[in-house]
Amino acid sequence: MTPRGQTEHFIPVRDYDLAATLDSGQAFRWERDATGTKATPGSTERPRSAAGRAGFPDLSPRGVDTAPAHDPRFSSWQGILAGRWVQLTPTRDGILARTVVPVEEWAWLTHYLQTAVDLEAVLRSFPDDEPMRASVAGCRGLRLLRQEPWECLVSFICSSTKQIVQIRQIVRLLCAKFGEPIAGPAGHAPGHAFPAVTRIAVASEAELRACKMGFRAPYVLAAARRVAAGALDLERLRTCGVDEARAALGDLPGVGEKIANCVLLFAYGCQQAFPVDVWVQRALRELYFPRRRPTEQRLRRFAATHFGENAGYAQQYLFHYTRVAARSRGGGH
DNA sequence: TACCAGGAGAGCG
DNA sequence: CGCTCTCATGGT
Repeated sequence: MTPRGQTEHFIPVRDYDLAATLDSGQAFRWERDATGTKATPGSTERPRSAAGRAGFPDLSPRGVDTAPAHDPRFSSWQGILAGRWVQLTPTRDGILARTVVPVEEWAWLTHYLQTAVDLEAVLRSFPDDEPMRASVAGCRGLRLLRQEPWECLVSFICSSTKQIVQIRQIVRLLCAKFGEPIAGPAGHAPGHAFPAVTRIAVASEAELRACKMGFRAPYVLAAARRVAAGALDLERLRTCGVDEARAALGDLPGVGEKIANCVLLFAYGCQQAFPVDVWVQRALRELYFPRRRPTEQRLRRFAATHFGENAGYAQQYLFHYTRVAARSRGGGH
């Protein structure tokens, strides 16, 4: 007889900033829990099951809550992963996961969150210079996720010349229109899985444009058709070697060097992939070449040799650090 | 209003 | 290689 499965699972992990990780522009589907549900840092014990406003049990025992009110680091997140509705709540010693449907094994989640990665070892591999020291100090606990290649590919095809809020909107519309419905918590509207390749492959360009992705629609359609037809095997790219995977991704219309690197890094775990977007470019210029005017290619050459075996991780720290700094300085973003 | 957004592709010299 | 233009759409 198999175990019944649980709707709760505690993942022990230190130095994991869930908010920074889920909201740093690598994945676009996570929503901060609107209830303001907070875990009690310093307690990992199971809370009683008073119903939270999102339909999940409320994690914060009222009156014993030591977390600063509305501290974004302690808020819960919900999303849909591997066809399951899941809520994640940070605690002092790890991450508490809750699902709606009982689950027997949780590798799908721990693999996605990459909680087994030795973050200290990654940080030690960074170059010992002032920009990296500042970025690491400013982004304690920032991690890289390991996403599904198809979702990652489509998301980043839609990312070109779009702000993160807009990418999120495009992906949300895409899922609502083409994704399989997923049961949510009681009293909550059902969510949607990320659309299957086969579903997008039979969509029309006009339907995709209705998701506000504009000129990216034919790119998404071409990717879906190529994968559905078997001309591109996203699973095989997991094991075929970086250069071949990079070439296969770059062969898709709408996928250049930057987006290919995003998919290599965020989905295939190629830690040396180093996506250079406008933010990273800005960071490299300001932090490493303050009063010169290096060309973009010069910057990419520098990046390729300077950041070491975990260059992709370093890139995410630079990206998040400069983005947060810009956000606190000049209003928006 | 003008400018910009986690770019890419095509045309041109 | 480097430059420029276009693509679609929303936010500041």
